[in-house]
Amino acid sequence: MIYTGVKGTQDYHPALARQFNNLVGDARAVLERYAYQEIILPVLEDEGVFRKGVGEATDIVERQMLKIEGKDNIILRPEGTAQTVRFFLENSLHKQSDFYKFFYIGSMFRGERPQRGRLRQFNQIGVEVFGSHRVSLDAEVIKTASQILAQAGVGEVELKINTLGCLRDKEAFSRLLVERIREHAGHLCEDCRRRREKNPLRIIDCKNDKCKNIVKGLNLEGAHLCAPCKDRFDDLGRLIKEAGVAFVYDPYLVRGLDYYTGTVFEFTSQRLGAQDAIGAGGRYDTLVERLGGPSIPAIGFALGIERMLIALGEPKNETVVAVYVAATSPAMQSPAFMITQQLRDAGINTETDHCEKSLKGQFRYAQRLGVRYVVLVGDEEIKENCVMLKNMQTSGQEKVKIDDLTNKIKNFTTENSEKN
RNA sequence: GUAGGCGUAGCUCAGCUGGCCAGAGCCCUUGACUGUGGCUCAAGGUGUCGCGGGUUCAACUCCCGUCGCCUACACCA
Repeated sequence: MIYTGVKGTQDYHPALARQFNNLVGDARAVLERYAYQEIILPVLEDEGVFRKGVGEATDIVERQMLKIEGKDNIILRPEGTAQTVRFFLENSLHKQSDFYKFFYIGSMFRGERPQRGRLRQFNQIGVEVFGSHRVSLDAEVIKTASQILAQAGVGEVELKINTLGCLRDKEAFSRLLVERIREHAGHLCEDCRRRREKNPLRIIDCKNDKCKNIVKGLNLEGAHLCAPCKDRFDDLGRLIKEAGVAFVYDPYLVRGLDYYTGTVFEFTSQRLGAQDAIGAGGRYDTLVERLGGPSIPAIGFALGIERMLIALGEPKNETVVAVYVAATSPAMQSPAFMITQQLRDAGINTETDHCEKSLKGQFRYAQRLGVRYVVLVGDEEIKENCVMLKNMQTSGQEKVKIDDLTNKIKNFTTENSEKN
């Protein structure tokens, strides 16, 4: 029997893996330019970190955490923020410095039904910053995310921002909502009736049209914000604009994880399916405390790598092998192999035949690899310590001394890269 | 957890209301091309028609079940 991959997981064939790595490499470069430091945290984590951190009533915790069989409290991490706080507190980092900017790139796991842009194992580029409540940081963090997306070339994205207000505002807002919606309760969808009990804020971004209209009728926009929070949000809008990032204010943007307070934002792309968020984040000024630490303000975001890849479209088959060494006859296989090694030792990506292919077959393979040059090792030339060097783009070829081959190819490739 | 769609060669798929329908294109290999890829032409190979039952003289085609995938909902990146 032939096994199939586990539901909700994805295999990355060479072209896709290349695209993945390019994307991650570009992101890393941007993040380092913004002075973030990379951390690598385990995929296994104590589920308590998320129960406490993300919130008991959230879907992630209620039914999306994948447990390790026989290990009651060990799960595959569903997200990175709570985990990073765990790392932060476990190492008492707040006692060593008052400010940290971290990023991570890695797999997250959720036991959801897969669909477009949603996998059970997926990868995120995440950022978490600890130790500043300044609004300029909010703006910088949003700019960072925007920069990574732009660098990756995912096309047009829309940035939505909102503020939930400080914790007091958020709670007040939640109460206000519950109160005002009471008389409409009968018209809410089934889910929203449930939300009313457990997580009222989520009613606000229900996709059901009926619920949407009810919420709009409540006139809740901005009503809950205290003066400082309102000013802060206005400042944020100004700063983001100055940073050259376009955005829209979306009063109905609410994030589904309990830890968010204050600024929340979301990048969406039309190139995605129904799961159109390509990245999202916000402030979580109370999370460090929730997880047993001191009160330390923090902000972060996560970008979905697979969603970025969807937005990027079909991966191109880029060529990484520069040279193919072909043998014209069985007798030439041994010299061909030696020349191959010589080129590889000189740092040139080189391939040769391993299947006793005909010369035609070897050329076809070379073509498929997308090589720029074929070195033809033939009986005639080898007698003079020469080989034929063929340029696959121009079809031109010349006889070259084996001793000069490496330099010749190196010169060609640098000439070419200079032109580009 | 829920709803809909789909499962036919390695890939993309065609096969109408059951009976010469087991096929096409791509890919791969070989040859035309005398040591040289791309273009063209020719030849070659692969399928338990997802799996298990049922109806029927006869099922890829109908029915039931099952598994898998996809899309969407809830929710999230």
